[in-house]
Amino acid sequence: MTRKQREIQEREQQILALARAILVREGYQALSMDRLAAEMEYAKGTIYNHFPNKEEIVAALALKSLEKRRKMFERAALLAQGSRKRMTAIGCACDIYASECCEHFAVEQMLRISAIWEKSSQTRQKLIQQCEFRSMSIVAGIVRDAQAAGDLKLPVGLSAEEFVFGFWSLTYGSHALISSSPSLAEIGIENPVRSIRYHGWTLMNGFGWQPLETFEQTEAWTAELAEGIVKHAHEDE
Amino acid sequence: MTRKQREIQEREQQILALARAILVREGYQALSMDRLAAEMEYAKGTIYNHFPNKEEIVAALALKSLEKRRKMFERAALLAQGSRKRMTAIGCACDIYASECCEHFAVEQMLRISAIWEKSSQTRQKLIQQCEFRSMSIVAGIVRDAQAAGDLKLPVGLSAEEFVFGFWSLTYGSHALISSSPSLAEIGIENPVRSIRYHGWTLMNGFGWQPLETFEQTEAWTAELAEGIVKHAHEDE
DNA sequence: TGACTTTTCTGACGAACCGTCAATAATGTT
DNA sequence: AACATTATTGACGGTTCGTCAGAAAAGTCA
Repeated sequence: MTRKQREIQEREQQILALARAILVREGYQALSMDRLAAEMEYAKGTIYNHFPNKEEIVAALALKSLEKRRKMFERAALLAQGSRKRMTAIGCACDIYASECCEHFAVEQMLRISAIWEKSSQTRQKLIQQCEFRSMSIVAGIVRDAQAAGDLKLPVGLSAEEFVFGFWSLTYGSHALISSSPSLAEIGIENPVRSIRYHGWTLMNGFGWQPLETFEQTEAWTAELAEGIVKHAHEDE
Repeated sequence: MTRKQREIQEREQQILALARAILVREGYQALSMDRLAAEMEYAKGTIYNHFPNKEEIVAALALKSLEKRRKMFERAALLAQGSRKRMTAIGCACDIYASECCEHFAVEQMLRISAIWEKSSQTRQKLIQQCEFRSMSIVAGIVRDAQAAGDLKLPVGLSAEEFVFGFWSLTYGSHALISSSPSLAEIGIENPVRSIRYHGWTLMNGFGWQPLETFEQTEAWTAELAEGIVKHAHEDE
């Protein structure tokens, strides 16, 4: 009873690992159930016993990716002290996630294509929304702490979550553009990641988030922090 | 000679119009060459005479969409006076583009999926890059004017284009998240568009872009401006 | 006009993929 | 060992893609 079940769970992970490898190396269209079955040396029906369709596989991978990022958020928030530094650390984690764990970011983006999201199961959709909610809570929590500590005063009519949404958009938007716009350099954007860090820093200044620091100071300790985040990110899988 | 050629060109536009309608109503997977042929009442081969594959159709539509936005940028820049207001007007145009012309924004996003971009023809890719470059030039031009007029001082090491990239990321990111995240409201983001306008305004303040205005003032004249942009946007097609 | 070349159009075709399901094999139970 | 349950298989029908030889239409010229 239990051995067989363990075998099946084991195989499920193998399928996901193989699927992720194919997705990263050759893209979404290269992922087919026939191929998955062939490379796993199982019949197609067996794969369908695990996942009702291709989209569900991508959704499962995306959920794992989102969870990885959530963990990175938790780590980042722990590694830094002071509300503003903790917020900066979150941004740093996002940068690392998108570059160092780019296979995760890529899968996460696939989920944003309506076709995949809509065909995935409702239970998976719920889990994904919960994971997003928890990530948001981590960051919104930092903002609330900042308010409580007197480091930041939110304008009236802007919730902590809406405040976070700005930084989320800035960061997500930049990574999406970087990964999908083939020639940013050609249109004059030499160092997109650094530029966005500068914008994030400026945006915090705009909101008067204390304590103020020069951008150079911020960059200096961010570099150290990044090492810590990267280490954690790679070791837990 | 010429009549037949005109007929063919005419038909190409009909194909694109039909394709866009299907894409908007039923999404990317619903668009098939067989269906296109059937609804056009032509054989499939004829459709393939116009476009070598499905991706090329989407790319053609995306190019049209990008050009529409470029025109909106030009209009927006004309309708406002003063560098900061002109920049704000561009942001306003983006909002209108993503909401009012959401079918265009949706197609533009499809292009960002690697599969489509890679299968589209090189000539089309070049055209798209040119169009993006011209859009960027419009906005970077506003930034340079602002510098020349003394309204804005860019930090050293940040080019005008990299400066624009921040606003681009903020705006694009928010619209992408809004259109793909099913339940922003559930995670505490009631009014995402207004939030991002606030962030954009704050970011400009952070860079010290003159003349300063309260957010309420900005919102007031932006509402008027929006009407003008919407009018233009809808009338030229 | 009629015989011709050239261009455009057609739809049957092979290949790839999806998801199903009756039949078969493996495993568990008594 | 006989039976029940669960897991696995791969052939199948259906859909889409992109091709291409041959049919139809348009253009050319005596």
